This record gives sequence, C-alpha cells and structure tokens, in this order.
Amino acid sequence: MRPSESPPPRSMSPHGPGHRGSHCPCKGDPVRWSSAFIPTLRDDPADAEAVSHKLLVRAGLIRQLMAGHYSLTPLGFRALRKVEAIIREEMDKIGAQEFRLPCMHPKEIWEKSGRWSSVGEEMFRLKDRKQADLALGMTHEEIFAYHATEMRSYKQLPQLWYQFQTKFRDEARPKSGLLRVREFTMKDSYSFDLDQAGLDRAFDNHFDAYRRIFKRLGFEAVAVEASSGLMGGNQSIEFMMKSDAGEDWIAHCGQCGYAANVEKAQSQLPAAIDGAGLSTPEEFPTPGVRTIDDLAKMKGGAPAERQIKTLVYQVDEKTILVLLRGDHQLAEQKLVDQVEAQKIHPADAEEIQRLLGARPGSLGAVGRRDLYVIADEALRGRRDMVTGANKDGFHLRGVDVERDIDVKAWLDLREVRSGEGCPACGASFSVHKTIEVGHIFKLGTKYSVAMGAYVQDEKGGSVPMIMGSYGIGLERNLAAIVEANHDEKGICWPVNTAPYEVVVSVVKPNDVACHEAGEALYEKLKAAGIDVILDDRDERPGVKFNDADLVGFPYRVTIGPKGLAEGIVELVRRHDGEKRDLKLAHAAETIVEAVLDERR
RNA sequence: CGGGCCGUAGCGCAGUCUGGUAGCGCGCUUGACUGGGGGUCAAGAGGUCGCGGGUUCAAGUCCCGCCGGCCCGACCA
Repeated sequence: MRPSESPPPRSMSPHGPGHRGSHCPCKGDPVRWSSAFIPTLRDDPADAEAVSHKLLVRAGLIRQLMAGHYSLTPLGFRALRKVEAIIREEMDKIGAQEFRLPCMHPKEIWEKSGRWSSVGEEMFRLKDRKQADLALGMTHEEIFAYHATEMRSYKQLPQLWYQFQTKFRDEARPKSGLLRVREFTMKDSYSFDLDQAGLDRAFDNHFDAYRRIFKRLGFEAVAVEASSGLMGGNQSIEFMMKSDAGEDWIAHCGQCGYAANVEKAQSQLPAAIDGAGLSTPEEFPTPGVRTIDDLAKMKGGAPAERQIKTLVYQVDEKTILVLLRGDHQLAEQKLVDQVEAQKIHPADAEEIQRLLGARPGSLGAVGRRDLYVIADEALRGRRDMVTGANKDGFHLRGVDVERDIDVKAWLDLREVRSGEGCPACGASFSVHKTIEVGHIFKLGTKYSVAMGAYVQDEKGGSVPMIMGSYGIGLERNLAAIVEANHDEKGICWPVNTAPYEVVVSVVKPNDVACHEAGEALYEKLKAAGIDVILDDRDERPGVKFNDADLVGFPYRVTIGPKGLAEGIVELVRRHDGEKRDLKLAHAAETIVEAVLDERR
C-alpha cells in the first residue's frame, strides 16, 4: 500500500465556531468539514468559461490573485500534491534524480545560450539593488546545463535530472483558469548523454513514463509529433488531451494511431484532375472579386480548388510569395519551421501594393521571377488554374503552375483538415482541439555547447553532452483531470488525485448515534490509511450531498438515523452513482477495499 | 499588442440611457422548528458603487484619465 501523502491533518481551530461535539485530539485528529476552509460556491463564477475553471473555483480548490496567477486552497493543494507524487514516482522509476534549482537567474547565463535576447517579452525580467539584470526562470535548460559542467568524464554519464519548480512566463493572454497561466509549477527533467543512442534511450524512457503518468492521472493523452519552436532541437513529442477547452489542434487517425500537431501534420489528398488548360495564361476581368469565395461564386470564375492563393510574407527583411491551393489554409508554423528566419509575419497592405501593384484579392505569382516564390506541394503539377493578375479586378486563367510560375521551393505548408487521408494509412483522420499536457524534446548539444558542458570520451577527446528536456505543467494537468472527469453536478475525482478519497457525510450530526457512528467510521478509515474527511456540518442533507458532488470525492458514505436503525450506511461512488448499502459493522473494510482497488 | 464586453455586499445580478434615500436572490449572524438531495419562520449584520480628477445644489448614473478582469484574434519552450 502506498503511504498516504496527506500531512498530519489538524483542525483549523479546536474552539472554532464550527466546532461541534467532543473529540479527543489523541484519537486521530479528524479532518472535519465544519472547521476546514472549503469555500464552495453555489453559482458559477461569472468570469469563467472553461469547465475546469468553473468547477475548480466553485468547488473551492482555487482562487485568483490576478490574471494568470492562482492560489490553491488546502483542498486544491492536496490534489496538486497527489499529481506531484505520481509524477515523482514515475520519474524516480526511470532513474531520475530530484533537484531544486533557483527560480531567479542571472542575465549572464541566459546570454550564453542566446535566449536573453531571443525569448523577448515572455520572460519576466527585473533588477536587483545593484542594478544587476535578473530573470524569473521560464525553463531551466541553461541552469541544469550549467551544473552539468561539473562532469568531466563520459564515465559519469548518463545523468537524468529533474525538479518541481515554479516557472514564470509573461503570457500575452492568460486564460481558462489553470490552463494558461503566468506562474505555474512544472516538473522539468533533463537528460545528459554521451551519444545519440543514449539520448534516444532517455527520450524513450520519458515517453513511457509520461504515458504511465497520464494514465494514472486519469485521462487519455495522445502523443503527437510537434514543432520544437524556440526550444531548438530536432525532435519533439507533445502529449495532448482532447478537450474543447484546449487551444492546440491535432490530427489523429483512429485507424492506425497516427497523430500530429497541425503545425506538423500532413495528409493525403485525392489526386486533382486537370484539363489541358491554355497554351499561355489569359487575363480576364473579375470586377469586385476580393476573395477566393467571390471568385468561386462568380459566373465564369473557378472553384476554390482550381485557384491559387497568393500570400505575401515578410521574412526578416525579405518579402516572399507563398502559394497554396485556393481552398487550403496556411499552417504558419510550417513556414516558420522550414525557412531560416528570426521573424516572419504577413506583409501589410502598403508593402503588398508597392511590390505587386495590386491589392489582396488580385495577387499572383505568374511572371514574377524577381520574387522568391514558395509553393505548397499540393500545387505541384497543377494545370489550368486561376490566380490574380496583379491588377485590381483582373485574374489569369489557364495557369500551369510549373510552366508559368518560377517556384523557388516546394514545401509542405498547408494545414490539414478533418476528413483528409492519414499520411500513414490513408484512412480519413480527424482534427481535434486539445490541451498540451506534456512535451518532450531531443535537444542535442545547443545548451551543453553554450554552457561548456563537455566530457572526455574514451579516446580522451572533449565532446559536448547530448541533452534532452522533458516537461509537465502540474496545474494544467490538474485542470486536465477536471476537464476529463466531471459531470453536471461537479468534479468526479479519480481516486488517485482526489483531495480526499472518501467523505463521511453525517446526515444528522446532532443525533448522538449518527455523530458517534460517523466519528467511529472516520477513525477506522483513517487508521487504514484512507484520505478521509468527515462532513460534520450542521447543514441540510441536500447541502452536504451537493457539496460532496461538487467537490467530487470518489466515495461518499452517508450515515443517517434511518439507515442506522437497521445497522446500515450507504456508500455512493461519485463517478457512476453506484449505491451500496453496507452493514455498519463491516462498512470500513468494504470501503477500504474499494478505495485501494482504485489506487494505481 | 488589436477588437469586443465588464467592474455595485462573500457569490450571482438589477439600478447607469433619463443625475435626487443603494436594491434583489443566494450566502452570512442569532433564535426556533426541522432533518436521506440546496427546508420554513422570525430578527439582524454587511457596500470607499474599481481608482483619481472634473461638471453639478446634488454623481453608482454625465465628462476626462487611469487601473483591473473576461472573451475573440495575434503570440506561445
């Protein structure tokens, strides 16, 4: 049996106003609802949208301090520590060693990796009294790599280090309660290896550990290929949980299991069948046509899939044209990932007018050999297409993409959509909204080189350690559990992460028999190592039941005069409402068994 | 950072257009009855109307400025 993570419970005030009845502190010091701080709310908070946000606030687990910063109440903190304990167990299982690093860092170390300037406004920065520049850590690659410099020999590798630490990220838009915040706890781990095979092993170990973690937390997470973004490195996998409260889209194939972030996902399209087209493009008037849709609807126009969409992008100092099929959407991250640039953004109307001589709506790449033109793969080999003539109110038809356009690079740029063919097996896949609950990266040597984390290999040569980094945001995962485990009445905590596993609801606390039976059952459960809370409040039964449902304890035992008269108490399982009458004498054993059975 | 909405009692809201005693529901306090899904009765407590300035005899209400929050978008290790 797992040792209980609960601290020695103590009543907030032995003489508090809510205190009723007598109890001897030496008998186990019950956690009494009447003296606990559990600020449940009858109404949804007005400013919450996401289900987890509403429920965590309403059930009294969290309170907001300011946008993107939340306090956890004792109940919320208990749940978070259970999440933490599960993650810690799984990290220890793969041989990781726990650290605790500072969350405040000197500028110098971030300058060494180049990120002091590259991360920009998302990093909180401050000065100390000596005017030295400091940062609040948003991640710890630099700091762990810095400590890794103490290793000198390949014999000391591999190393796998981790910590739980507060991260600070000055998000432009914190939202959805705990899902997107500016201050949060992260489990971040870092692997240091001599060679690629070692990194692969550490990465795979994390992959497996993460699978186990999310399973134990109580939801399904899909592993997807992802863009590594600012982290650098060559491979990264995100763990995504399906949820409407999420903000990342992934493509997922139910047939073969292929999954990828839409920033990366590819798909199979049915081959387009084109007519012979014209021997040379022909201009034709399209008065008032400003969009793909306009042209599709216009008499003598062309369906979207026969059009070429021309986008103008500013890549650092250079302006480029990006071509897609008319009915396709650009996945901007794909562009960012495939062109080497610091900054990429759509060109503004003035720049477009200056460069192409027309407004958006009539743009095209035909004959523009002077511009750098990138085209999406879906346009390769297409003939008889329609595109803008770079003259307001005119388009060209009969365009043969490869013949008439000087395409400098063919890239995969389009955003996939539900119903398209899975690139792996061809079955039609779907695109879902998801919450990113974990992310693992193969970093390579970027940070070890920057920090000078080298070891001598067998031949005496100096080589940089190969790093990986692996993160899980705890509060976001807590919210994900709620997103995945709730109903119209409230949260349905899985036993593994419930703030308390059992609530003993005493229906009529002023009745001596009820009171004593409640206390006795509470003591038995406590002694058996169950996390249990005693609802001894002088409230109507309905209030207690609704609160218990709202907070979502996995099991509720109801003790009331009616049942007691027959020597019976009622056990209700929260997630499916299953009810069982238990003989008072054996109730504790049955409940303990039920709870232990669900701990994983 | 752009667009929209909002800030009045612990929570949810009305009152703002059209300036004139700051309200409702829930919650809270005390007492009584009650007690297996938010009960009833009675008596209470609780508000710098986000902040600052201005107009006015008079500002929750009108004007100016600021702060804070939510949503959409941009952004996101």
